[in-house]
Amino acid sequence: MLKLFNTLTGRQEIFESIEQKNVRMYVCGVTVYDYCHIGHARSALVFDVLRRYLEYSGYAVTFVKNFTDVDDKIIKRAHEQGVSYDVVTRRYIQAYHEDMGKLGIRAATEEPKATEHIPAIVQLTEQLVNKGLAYVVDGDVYFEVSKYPEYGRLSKRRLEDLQAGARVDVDERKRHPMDFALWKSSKPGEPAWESPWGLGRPGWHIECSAMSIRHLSETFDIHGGGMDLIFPHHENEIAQSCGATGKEFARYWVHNGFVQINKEKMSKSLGNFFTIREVFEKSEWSEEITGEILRYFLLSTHYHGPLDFSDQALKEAKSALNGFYDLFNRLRENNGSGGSADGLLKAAVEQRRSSFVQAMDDDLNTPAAIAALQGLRSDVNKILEKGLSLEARKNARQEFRSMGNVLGLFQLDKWQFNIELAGTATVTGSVRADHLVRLTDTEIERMIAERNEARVKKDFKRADEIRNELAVRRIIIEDKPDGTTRWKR
RNA sequence: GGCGCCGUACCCAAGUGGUAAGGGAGCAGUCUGCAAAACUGCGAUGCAGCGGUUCGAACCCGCUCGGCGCCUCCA
Repeated sequence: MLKLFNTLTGRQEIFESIEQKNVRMYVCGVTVYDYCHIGHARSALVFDVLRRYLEYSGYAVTFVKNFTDVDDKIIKRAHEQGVSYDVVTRRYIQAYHEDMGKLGIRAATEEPKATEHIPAIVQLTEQLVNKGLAYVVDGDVYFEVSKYPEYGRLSKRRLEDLQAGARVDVDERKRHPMDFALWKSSKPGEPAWESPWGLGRPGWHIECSAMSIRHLSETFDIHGGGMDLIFPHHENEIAQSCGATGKEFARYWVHNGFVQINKEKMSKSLGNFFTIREVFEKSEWSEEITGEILRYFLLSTHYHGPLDFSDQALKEAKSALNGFYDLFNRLRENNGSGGSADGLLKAAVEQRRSSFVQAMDDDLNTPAAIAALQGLRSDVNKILEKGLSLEARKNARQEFRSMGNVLGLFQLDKWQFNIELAGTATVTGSVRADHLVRLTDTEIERMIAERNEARVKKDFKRADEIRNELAVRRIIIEDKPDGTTRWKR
């Protein structure tokens, strides 16, 4: 039974979906004016895992994740680059799919864009004006915060406590400093749509209300996003949506913690961020850090807490993941010991799977879930020594695949899978030393064959030379007892 | 000024009332031409500090110290 921490109530609650077998969830995506950084990756990943776990638990999931494709920053970026705003948004939406794809983040069921929902946005805004919850000034429409008595219930703030205007100038035309724009009149040269209040474009918050209602109906199960969206974005969504429909909006609000650099929030404004593609493309990481490693690292901390990003942490994730792939390789090999320990495997799998499920049920405790998988790895290593049949070895691999799928791990047959997928990315734009130039599998295998010939002749000097050559290119080899050799990058 | 989060071994990180999971790094051993992997063993009498509640607290309460976030666009 899944429990989730619900920001709305401040407590962990048992998750119960509105419909029996279908969960409807909405997650705030990104504003597409730049490449995504690791913080965006974490958020996308947390909800990708939530979705996968709901599916693992037997639900169908209708998952909506939006793109904010019209706003001030996009317009500014378009001006800087001298292109139309939709050139900017199209470019970064594509980049989003590329980057998140490398991380194994599945596309949502629906990925709506604000600009494709203008009529729904206008309609919702009109509804709020007609109900007296919003007012029009000079072609702008504002939501009147004091008309929604429950304003602040998500972020646990009282209107009086919000020292509005302390850090920004208050617009004199607003009735209350916290009133926010539903519709903004446009200046010449800006993207604009027709509306009852003249040419303009939507404010930031209204699109999520309009699109979630459109795609998931007025009340749905889960609404997610980063912690920084709690206020004002999600608070405003609640005010608008509940104000307009008179019904509850989302039932469970789930928010992920930040990625930090040296204990400080990673953000554009602080300038202390790494984009996802930088992690893959730049510096010495490029041959070494795959999407799966980044994914493992991002899941090694509970989603609710902060997560410090560092080179060392990534390397540790790689080492840990390496251990799993070493085992998978061994499972493919027949060590000729028969199936005397097959029965032990079943017991171990059942015990570890139960721990895994228990951890995931506990508010998506991925570190504890990973610990269960590590436990199974240790168990299987020991059992394998005692002797597993071919079928049992296949089953063991399948168990890792099945639980791993919830976390998006262990799906590949070969270590370094993503290098193949990302292929072109690893060589673009970076100067690399000769010794880092990538060897093909065939070249590696030829070198290993030569080394093994040398070993047979007891020419260990030559054998070690070849191993060193490979080592310099980050290829690690392991000699097996039968005289053959396995290798990995 | 308001609201909130965090502080567990060398590093990362679970655990939220019953006597400290897991990983990485390290050390020792088995195995090995060597190496790698795997396996075995070693590692917090203590969970920022100080008080309190309790038969019992890392977990509950209070205070103190330290770090961070939100209140402005932000995943």
